[in-house]
Amino acid sequence: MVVTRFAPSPTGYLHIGGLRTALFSWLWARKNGGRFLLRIEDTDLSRNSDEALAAILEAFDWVGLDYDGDVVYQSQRFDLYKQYIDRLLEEGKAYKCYMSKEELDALRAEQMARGERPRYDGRYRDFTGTPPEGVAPVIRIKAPREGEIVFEDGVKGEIRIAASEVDDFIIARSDGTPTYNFVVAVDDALMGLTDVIRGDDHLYNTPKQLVVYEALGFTPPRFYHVPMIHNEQGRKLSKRDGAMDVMEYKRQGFLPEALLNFLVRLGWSHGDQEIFSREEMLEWFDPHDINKSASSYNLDKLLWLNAHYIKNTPNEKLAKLLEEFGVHIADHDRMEFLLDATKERSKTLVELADHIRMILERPAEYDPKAAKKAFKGEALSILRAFAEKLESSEGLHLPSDYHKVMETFVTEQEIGFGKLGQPLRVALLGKMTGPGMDEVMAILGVEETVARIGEAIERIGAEQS
RNA sequence: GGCCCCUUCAUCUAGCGGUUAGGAUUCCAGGUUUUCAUCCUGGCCACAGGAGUUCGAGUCUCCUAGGGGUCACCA
Repeated sequence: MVVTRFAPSPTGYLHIGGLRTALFSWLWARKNGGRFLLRIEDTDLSRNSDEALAAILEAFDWVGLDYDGDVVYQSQRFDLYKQYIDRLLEEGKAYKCYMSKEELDALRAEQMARGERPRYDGRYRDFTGTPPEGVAPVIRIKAPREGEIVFEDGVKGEIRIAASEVDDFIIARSDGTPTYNFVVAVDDALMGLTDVIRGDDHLYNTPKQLVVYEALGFTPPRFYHVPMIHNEQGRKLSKRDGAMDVMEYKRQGFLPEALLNFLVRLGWSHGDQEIFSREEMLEWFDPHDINKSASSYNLDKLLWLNAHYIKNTPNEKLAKLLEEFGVHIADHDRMEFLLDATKERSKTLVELADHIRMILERPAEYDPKAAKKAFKGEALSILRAFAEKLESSEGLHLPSDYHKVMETFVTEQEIGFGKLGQPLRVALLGKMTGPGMDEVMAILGVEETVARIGEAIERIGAEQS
């Protein structure tokens, strides 16, 4: 049985670094038919935010990561933690420390001044005297004083930390509330975690948590410390370059499958494969294959993946997704033509929506350069003749029908395709680029096509004569 | 600063002692297209540096440099 978890603190939204470790954990649990748990690390009551929690759950829902059982809130388990703290106190594995914050600060300053590493000096470790008046004690756990703490990390290999690096850290604040490293270890053990996959900024917490496991007699899980994601300059990810709310990717028109595919390939690979369906991720993912080094966020690759997934998403589904971007074409009788004509030239749903609007709405203006170039010489008479040709044709429906009309027209007129295509493009779309004319006409229909040609002749022709 | 981790094209990566160091994104060129995009073909581009070990090192060891993480009554 494999049990993994994602354990965010509700102090901010979910960003892609967190989403990636969540994905890795989810994949590993699901791949093995195990359980994936969600736990909220909200022991610091003053920093919690309901909005942050809601945002995290919303992001999970969007990308389709499901978790087993109820969400566990550490803030609701204080009684439980207290039992374990009391037990450690009774067994002499933890002790009350009456050092005030001021004293601690002073000690730290002193140590720093001597060029030493700030470290609690253990002065109350074996204290038996009368405690000072008026000081609410914190509770510290007894960490080993010599030797080293060794563990096998599934990603980094063997990690050895000298015991001198781990001091008797605080497991309960003076107000009685437990602290992070203590509750993480207790919960991971109690929740039956077998594999902890987390960011490698937690690497240094692991020896501390192992101290708790040891003191409580719990069996530690396997640890996998996943390297960070850096920005495109190789520095720490900030909001500017991708550390934004995962939901922001949705708003910017990314597909969850693209984002997940992008993230799974950051620090992990399977041979030369770039495109992974969810099934393939489940098939091949293994945390032991995660790279040791940090990787950089690369927007170009994400966009490429997104374009790929847009191209390969069924039109019906795209039409549904486009609702959120102000484009309502689910009931449009030419919905298929519309998306066939636009999905291959869109990197995001935002772009796709723009492209669709550009076809559906009459050109508000004609690009001056394009108009000048396309509407010269006999362009006007060609367009007029083509409009007539369209009106006299029967049974035009498919893009291929329109293509045939164009073909016979240019043959009859003995002109090149461009002589018709360029002015037609400007007349229908107002610019020189875009989908094929046959596709656009199939979407617009004869009536609208002829109307746009007429309008363009009127407006551009008038300007030029 | 102490401790820990990391280091293959600009970027994501393959490589697990013997390869013309492979793929993908970006970029460039050509083809396809009435245009743009897609797509196809091709090209540019890397083992951080230095010592070892070895017949042979991107692969193993050490050193240097660079980057990152961490040193809370935050998580």
